[in-house]
Amino acid sequence: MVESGLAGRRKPTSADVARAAGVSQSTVSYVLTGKRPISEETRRRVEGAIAELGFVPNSGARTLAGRRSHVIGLMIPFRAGVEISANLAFVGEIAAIARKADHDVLLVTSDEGPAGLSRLRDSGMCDGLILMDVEARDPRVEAARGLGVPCVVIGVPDDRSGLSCVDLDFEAAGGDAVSLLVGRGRDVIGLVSPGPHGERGEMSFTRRFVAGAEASARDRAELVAASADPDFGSLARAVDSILSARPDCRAFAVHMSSAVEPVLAILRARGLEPGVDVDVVGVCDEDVAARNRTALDALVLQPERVSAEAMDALFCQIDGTRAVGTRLELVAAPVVTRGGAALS
Amino acid sequence: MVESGLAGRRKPTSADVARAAGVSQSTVSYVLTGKRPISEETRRRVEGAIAELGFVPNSGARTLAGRRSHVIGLMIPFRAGVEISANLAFVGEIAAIARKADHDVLLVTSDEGPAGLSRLRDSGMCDGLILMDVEARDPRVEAARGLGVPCVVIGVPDDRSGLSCVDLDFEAAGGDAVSLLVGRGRDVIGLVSPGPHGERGEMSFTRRFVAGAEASARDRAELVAASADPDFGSLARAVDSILSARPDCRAFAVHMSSAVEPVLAILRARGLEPGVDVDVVGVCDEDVAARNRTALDALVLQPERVSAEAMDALFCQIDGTRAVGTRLELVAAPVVTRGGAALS
DNA sequence: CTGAAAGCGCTAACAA
DNA sequence: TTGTTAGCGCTTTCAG
Repeated sequence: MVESGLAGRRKPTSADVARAAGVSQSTVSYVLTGKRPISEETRRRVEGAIAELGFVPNSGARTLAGRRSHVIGLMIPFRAGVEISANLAFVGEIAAIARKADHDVLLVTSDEGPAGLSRLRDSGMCDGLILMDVEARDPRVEAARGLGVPCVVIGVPDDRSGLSCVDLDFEAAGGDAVSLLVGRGRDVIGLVSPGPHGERGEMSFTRRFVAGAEASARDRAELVAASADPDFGSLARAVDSILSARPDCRAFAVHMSSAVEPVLAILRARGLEPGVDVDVVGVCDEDVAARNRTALDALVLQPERVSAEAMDALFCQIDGTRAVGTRLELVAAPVVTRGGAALS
Repeated sequence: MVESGLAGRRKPTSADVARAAGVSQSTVSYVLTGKRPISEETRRRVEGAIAELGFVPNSGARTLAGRRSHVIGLMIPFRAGVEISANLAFVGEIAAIARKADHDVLLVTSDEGPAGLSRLRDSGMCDGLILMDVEARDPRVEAARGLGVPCVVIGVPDDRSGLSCVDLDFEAAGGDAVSLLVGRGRDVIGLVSPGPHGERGEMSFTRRFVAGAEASARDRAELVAASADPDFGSLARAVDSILSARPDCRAFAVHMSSAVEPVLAILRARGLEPGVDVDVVGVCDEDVAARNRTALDALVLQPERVSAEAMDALFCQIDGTRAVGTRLELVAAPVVTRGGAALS
């Protein structure tokens, strides 16, 4: 650890470590990788020398010789409209998990498109890829299929064949939201969800949420749906359109973290106190749920769990534990009711 | 480009390209790097072969031999409370700029701390570092100083010595906000800004915004400040505390993109129509400013410009165009008034 | 203007 | 349990 003696010292290499420890250079490598048994005594000496010299293996050399970069490529659409900020939670967790497994994360924007994916593959920069925020019909998905490299997709594209997909289970969430409101005695339910965003096909998660809600509502409740952008004006219009279609609507399911608090405010402004006059269930992250506990039931989104599943699936592919193949993993959103207790 | 013939083909190397083009392997390298003159004829042949074979240089080898990774390390605090989502705009732009300069971006979380910085340096994974979202007193800053590697910080720490810092000019924004409201005939101004977030010292940008506002208000207006978290309840309390301190307050400066629309809604709920009864100036991003043009004056934050400045500074350090040294670059937020015209 | 050849610092056979 | 050695695919002198 100590930066000893002489000035202008170059970075120590594994050869320096070997010399200091009085072993061969390959032994140093084996101590590092653990790919063959090392005597306790030798290991101690090597590890001592490593600490002594502050040795950090050179990543380029490791990659070149080992044909493994220990890097995960993460492709994110920065342009996309709604809920990009929701992506941050995924990203942070992915980075954390990667580090725990001695990997790093390389960031690429979706602007690079399919070509970006091939570039990453061919340059040998990444051992595997995660595509975030994949929509119903996504050009990146075409490229990902048969890219011939470990790859996991976050989101549910229409055609998942040959792909490993992970996402939050919005369909179940839609069902749970309706059940919760029906359970509170409501039979007219307003649905506020993110508007379709054009370019990349309808937002798959909106469609799934609505489908789940509809299936669950059948025979039990009437659904009035409206979609909105996450700004106040758009949300107000959505709420108003629901209330004008069914003025007796006293139950709302709001699908979008950033929309929940505005909708609560909008309802109050219409003279409807959430938790008293109207029942509101938010499909949102923990923070939003927590600070509105008295007004809100919630289906708590846990993006960290999605990240964990995705990384797990990816690592399985990388070290061949599991073959690549069509695969779908959906992470449920636990129900938290106004009392604060989890129901599910 | 075409994946020709034989099955099980390994990735083409520069040697394959050389063979196909009938030149030496070093010539291929020189065509790629442009580090020495190449005859038109030779260049054509080599580039043809590259396209033909779909050759992509192996990044590990390039890094090892060239002692340049062509990767920029980006350290982000994912835990941080407020306005993390604001970071996304910076990140997307950084990634885009990096690509244009044939670089990639490696993501690390601030959880790795100072040790993470040394790791990146010693592993040779990055040619330079950008630390995002740096606060007044930030442990990463200590480590960054004298890391001996090109490094740029986004944010303004208390002690900037030896550091290259870039940020939005919140101090000027505070001043401009006050001037704008004074110009609209107001002399009591409510300031709503992000609350201090404890751990890492007061949020430097809040302090700077308030300082700028105070300097600008001197003799011209009275300031009533309140800080808030970005949720509706906290913002409502902040607005109410201002209104109860000065019930005649009819001017508000709101510093935080995610707070602007809630504050507009809160004011309306208090019977004060923004743009009519009260003047509101938001320090916010373009989207928020645009969709509230009729109710709001705005100081439009341009994180992309900060990213551009930061990358520029970093590349200067990397290729030695500019020495490392204390340096501060502040990016102004242009004024957009209700008419839609930029004043600044 | 171009080629030949020596590494960059590691991993992983192969050999003991 | 350890050492020896041959590369990994580039960049970059040094020669021509």
